[in-house]
Amino acid sequence: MPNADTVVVLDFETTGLSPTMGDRAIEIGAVRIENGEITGRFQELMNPGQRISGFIEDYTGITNSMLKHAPSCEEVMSQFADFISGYNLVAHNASFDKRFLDAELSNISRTYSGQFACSMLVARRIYPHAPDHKLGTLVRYANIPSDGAFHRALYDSEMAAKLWQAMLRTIEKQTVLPEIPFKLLQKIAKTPKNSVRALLEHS
DNA sequence: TGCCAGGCCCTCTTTAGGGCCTT
Repeated sequence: MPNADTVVVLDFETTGLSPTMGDRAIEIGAVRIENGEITGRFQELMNPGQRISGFIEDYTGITNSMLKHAPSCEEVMSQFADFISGYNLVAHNASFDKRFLDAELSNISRTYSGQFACSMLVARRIYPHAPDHKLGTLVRYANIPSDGAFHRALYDSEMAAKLWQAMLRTIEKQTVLPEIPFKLLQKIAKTPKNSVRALLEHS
């Protein structure tokens, strides 16, 4: 059985910001972290059945010609549903990725059992003095080595995973807990900024 | 780099508005 505190850190590239406005996923990237080690990776382009805008081509480097012969969203998301089965999930600004995960899995009548935690909400509390809380800024702020090639799904999920692990190490120094439970991370994300220290001291 | 949406957060708030973050 998977450990409840094993997580899959995931990132979608999409045609836009809102599945309710007709936007679709075009790439999914994810890494599985078990006992602090990356033990699995997933990356696939997928054909959304619509042309992507010039803005998205420029933003991601993913072109219409790259997607032309990619497998369908349905095929890729079916494999991805298997990859995340039984694991809790992490994403940077998780509400965005959760909307696309829910929409794409709903299209193929699949579900998932894991819960989401958001690395951006945790970072706002653990790194309150960062210049901002964009993924790229936080990676630099936490001194995580990076070649700067953001906005591809696997790369961003790897960077978010390293940020997640860096925040876990920071939190560990502020508690007496030998390991930081996933539920505590979810709780940190929902705790008012000025109450986080007290929460950790009493955990 | 922007627009589109939505959830969270802050404040000159709660009968609200606007910034952040994701593509």
